[in-house]
Amino acid sequence: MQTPKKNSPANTRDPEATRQRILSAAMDLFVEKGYADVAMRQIAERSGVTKSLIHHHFGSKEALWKATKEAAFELYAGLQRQDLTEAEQSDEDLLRRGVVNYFKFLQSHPEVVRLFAWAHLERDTCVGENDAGLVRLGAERIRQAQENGIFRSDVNPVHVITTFVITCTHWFEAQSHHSQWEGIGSNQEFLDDFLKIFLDGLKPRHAPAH
Amino acid sequence: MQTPKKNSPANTRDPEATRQRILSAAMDLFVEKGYADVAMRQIAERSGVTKSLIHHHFGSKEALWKATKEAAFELYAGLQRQDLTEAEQSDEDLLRRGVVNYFKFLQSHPEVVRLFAWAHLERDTCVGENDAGLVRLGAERIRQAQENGIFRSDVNPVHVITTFVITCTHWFEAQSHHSQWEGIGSNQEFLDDFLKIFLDGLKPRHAPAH
DNA sequence: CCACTAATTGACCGGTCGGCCAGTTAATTG
DNA sequence: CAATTAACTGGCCGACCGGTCAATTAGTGG
Repeated sequence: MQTPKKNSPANTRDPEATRQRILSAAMDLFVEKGYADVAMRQIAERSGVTKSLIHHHFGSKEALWKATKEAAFELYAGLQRQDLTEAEQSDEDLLRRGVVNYFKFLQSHPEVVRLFAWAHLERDTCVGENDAGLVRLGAERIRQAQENGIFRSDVNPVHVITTFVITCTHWFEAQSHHSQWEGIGSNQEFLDDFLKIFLDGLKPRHAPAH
Repeated sequence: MQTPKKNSPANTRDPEATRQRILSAAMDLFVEKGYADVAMRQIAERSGVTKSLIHHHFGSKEALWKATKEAAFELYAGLQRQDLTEAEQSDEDLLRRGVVNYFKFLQSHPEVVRLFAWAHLERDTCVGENDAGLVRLGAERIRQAQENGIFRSDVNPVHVITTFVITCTHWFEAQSHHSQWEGIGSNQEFLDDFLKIFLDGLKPRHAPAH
């Protein structure tokens, strides 16, 4: 049997696989400690190549950092775009499913959450630029649903998107923070409660019953 | 007239003022670049003292970082606790005012937002521990309002707090991100829309009409 | 005025940083 | 089987890191 390269020093050369191993190690470390606190030497060690080789493939630490962020965004955008385009129109259940999907995605990709958080703090703008398109898509969906009387019309559709995106993102981003709060529930329990408030809050306002 | 010490090298010694100047410079730099990317030399330069003096007053970089976080939390907790305790009972308007106050506080203290964000990414737990008490206070308020039939009772009070805290915090934390989204509104506009959804979503569910 | 303490300084340390460069080694190609 | 190209290595560089230390200076109490 032929051993598919593991962490052996690559008896045969495979530059693409090497690039990938470097990228993967960089992801792990950047996600964990942020850009400034990671040394090229650590990335080299973890990926099993020399520091020089990283420079050969990526040029500089900063370029590697950028490549890492772009890889993460591709993973993120791929799934999101799929979710957003596969269904035709928007109703309440579709929005619910959208939120749940978004939440579950973040839950199963904590590395993306953390990487983006580091990027935000560095005032990185490329992530925001990149998903501006996704947001426009989602906002258009909401607007349609508003026109059809499914959601209240007195709120900015972009703010609807923003509200749930922010909530899901920050829930995971600062989990170390509020997991210490007495009485707080599990991921699922929080999601359920948020959905109750969010979706009911979006219902069209009946003419005041009084 | 006697000049109150400015950035002159302190013709007269005032250890407390020195401590404060160091802390202030550290705050500026840590807020901007995070812990790892700030050098003691930079803090020394900005505060107009020598690096050794910082060690004399704070011991180590890590200790200075911790002192900085604690100073920020004191500022945060002071105002929050005041807000939470001054009113006796909770009704819808009180919650609205609570959210607005929280939002405005973060808006006018971006340094606190960023410092806490760095702390979260480092998996710092002391911030979360510290405000667990504040959350308990707020959750108790919500619970009372639920008992009085002002808010729906089928959601965890802690999750209500969490939802708006998360939303306000992340709104400012990732502003560089979603400020690039087409059609997004100002701070005030977003806050208004969020409050509409949030407060209406918290209204007790009428027995389904027909 | 003289010890005494504490604030403050500048020089210095070993270690690590990102990056570079001169090589060696493995595939490719003609 | 050369010749060429690109992957890959090890060693080295100057810069900078956090921290230490001995010396100096300014207030303080006897």
